[in-house]
Amino acid sequence: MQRYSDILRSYDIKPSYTRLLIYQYLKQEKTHPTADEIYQQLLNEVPTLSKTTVYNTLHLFIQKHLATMIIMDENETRYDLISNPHAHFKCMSCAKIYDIDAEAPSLNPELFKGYIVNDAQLLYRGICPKCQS
Amino acid sequence: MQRYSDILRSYDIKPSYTRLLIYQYLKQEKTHPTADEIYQQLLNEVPTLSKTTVYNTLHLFIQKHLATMIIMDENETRYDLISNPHAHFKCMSCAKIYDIDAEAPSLNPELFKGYIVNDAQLLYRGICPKCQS
DNA sequence: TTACATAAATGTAATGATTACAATTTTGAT
DNA sequence: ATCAAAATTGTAATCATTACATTTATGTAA
Repeated sequence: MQRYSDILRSYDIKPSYTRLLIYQYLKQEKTHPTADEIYQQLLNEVPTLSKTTVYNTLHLFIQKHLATMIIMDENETRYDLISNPHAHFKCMSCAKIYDIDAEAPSLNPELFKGYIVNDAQLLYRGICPKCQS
Repeated sequence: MQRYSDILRSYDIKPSYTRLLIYQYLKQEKTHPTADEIYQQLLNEVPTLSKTTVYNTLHLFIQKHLATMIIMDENETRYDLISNPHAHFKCMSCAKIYDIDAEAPSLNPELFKGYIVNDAQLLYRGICPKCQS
């Protein structure tokens, strides 16, 4: 847990108990949870937790470039810690989001002449192996 | 307009007046409008237009593979006619979405072993040239 | 033309994720 | 122990989208 505190501090985020929990949850969960899923889970450990706090914390993480939003479908905003660049694959059958080890291409600079690019996302949709049986 | 009717029919969509208007608007507008923007615009021509009809029509277009959703930010679902594959760039200052003439890469098939890929989107965020002055 | 079945369009109310905001609690420095 | 700033909480509001029941338009057969 000491380690997580240091990570948060290195992103200029004061490591409160709630923030550590949310960070930890994002770190260990590979499912790219929604705000509500995070809230429901942590409610077990912190019965006084407020959903507003979850949103506040996620927005803080994003503002400090520790996390990012993945928006693949309407009313399904998901959150992901920023790590190695990777693509996302959403299964349209089971709704799970899988990480794919690939990176959005740095396009021909000619195409982006004059643009400042801050963020790139590569999204795929289809059917995952598990749902094909 | 005859031409547009034929296009709709070729996608197995009966070309009603409203559907033609919405198709025409998507065709001529390069801004990837939201459902509400479409509704507000067409209200001038069809004062009895219902927002539900706009949603119904857009969903029909998507189901028939004539249009696609672009979901770049929360509560900002936008619609685009399916045409040549291209990437989207969203300016975080003026919120406009620009088309970029690039295509999501067909990744190493090894990475997608077992997955069925139906759709790919390539999204960029940043600041557009106009907003840099 | 009329009757009638089907498809299209409409209007209202409900849903549900997110945010605004004011109040309360916690934290940390003095 | 005091007190200001930061963090958290709870409630109510917002707003895009959808559900659903009703109305209107369309097209075909008699």
